[in-house]
Amino acid sequence: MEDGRQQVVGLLFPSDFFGRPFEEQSPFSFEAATDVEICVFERQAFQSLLERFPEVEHELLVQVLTELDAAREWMVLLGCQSAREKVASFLLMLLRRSTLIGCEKAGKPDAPIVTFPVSRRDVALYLGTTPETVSRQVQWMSRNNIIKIIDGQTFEITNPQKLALTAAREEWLDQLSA
Amino acid sequence: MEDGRQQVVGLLFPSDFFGRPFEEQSPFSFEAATDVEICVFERQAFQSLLERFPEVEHELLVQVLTELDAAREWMVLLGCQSAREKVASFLLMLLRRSTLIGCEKAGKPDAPIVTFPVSRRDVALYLGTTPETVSRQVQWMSRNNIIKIIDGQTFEITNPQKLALTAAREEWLDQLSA
DNA sequence: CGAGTCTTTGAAATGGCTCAACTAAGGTGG
DNA sequence: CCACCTTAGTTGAGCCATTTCAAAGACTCG
Repeated sequence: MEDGRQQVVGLLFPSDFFGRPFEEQSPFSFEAATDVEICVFERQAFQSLLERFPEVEHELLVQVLTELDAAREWMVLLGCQSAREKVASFLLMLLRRSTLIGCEKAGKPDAPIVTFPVSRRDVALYLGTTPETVSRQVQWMSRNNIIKIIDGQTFEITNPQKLALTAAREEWLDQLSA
Repeated sequence: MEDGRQQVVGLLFPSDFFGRPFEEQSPFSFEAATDVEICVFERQAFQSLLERFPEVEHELLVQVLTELDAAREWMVLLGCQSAREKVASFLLMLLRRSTLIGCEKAGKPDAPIVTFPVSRRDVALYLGTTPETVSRQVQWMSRNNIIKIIDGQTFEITNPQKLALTAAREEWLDQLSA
């Protein structure tokens, strides 16, 4: 926003497309969180490519529809989840994403490990909260044996089931830990 | 959500398309807020229509891209705006939308009037807040001569500029009214 | 080894939610 | 046509989750 506040509206993983076809420029900015390899198309050329090959445009449409669904799911999270639920949901999303891509699965399939691809600050910006709150929630999950902190960026999900429940509602877990 | 909490992820206006092509069903539900006239396509038929007429699919793509931008804008609102800013932004969005469609403009172009198309509750659900809070913010804007409440559902925007500022940051207005 | 950045932790302040009461507006049936 | 009931909106007060502010570790990199 103009006043400096920020909101992350998406996370891109290898093979994802980004940009804004059919507009002069994207209303959002893009930031690399890691080293990246980008395949760039010149706008005009890309658009005429889409025109010439409807199958390609079709694929793009399908992907954009998926992204729209994801964005709306995220709106649900931003709009009605507590900080704890947000962090839990985020971990679950990372888990889903990374096993999908198959980056982590190679090691050990039964002790799922996820890594924050970006700084706490960016995670917080994505979740609509603050770095401090993210930190507190992560620590809480660690204390409650839901995750194990490997190195501050990396987490072993020791109890995926509990994590899933945390993402949905926290009340009963509060009692458990009391 | 499964536990009963709700989040409205979009508002549809006349001529808008909805549904989820290329999937069995939409992950979201749709609710009519007013009497509506709907044009329904049978899924299979619609999909083959898209296949046969790439120009139509192109139009759909353009619209979906626009919706994606809108959804992300809304994520910014949900993630980092205060309740007051949210309500102000919502009024502005309604204003933009309705003048675009030209429903209200007919009357008097210089005293813009907007109408909540849905109940306070639904507005709150859209903004990620509660009906009480929406009410309080609307009343506050009325007291501060930003809007004039016509009939609880309808508002005259007496000071669009102040409204725009309220949507962005409230601090300076607080001082003004103190 | 020091400078800078990121994360964690604590304590205090606060915005918005919850709960509850009150008012207004329909809608219904006697 | 008027009591009655129901639903929607407003208003107030107290409370609590999260933010804010501040400061102390941990890590990284010249």
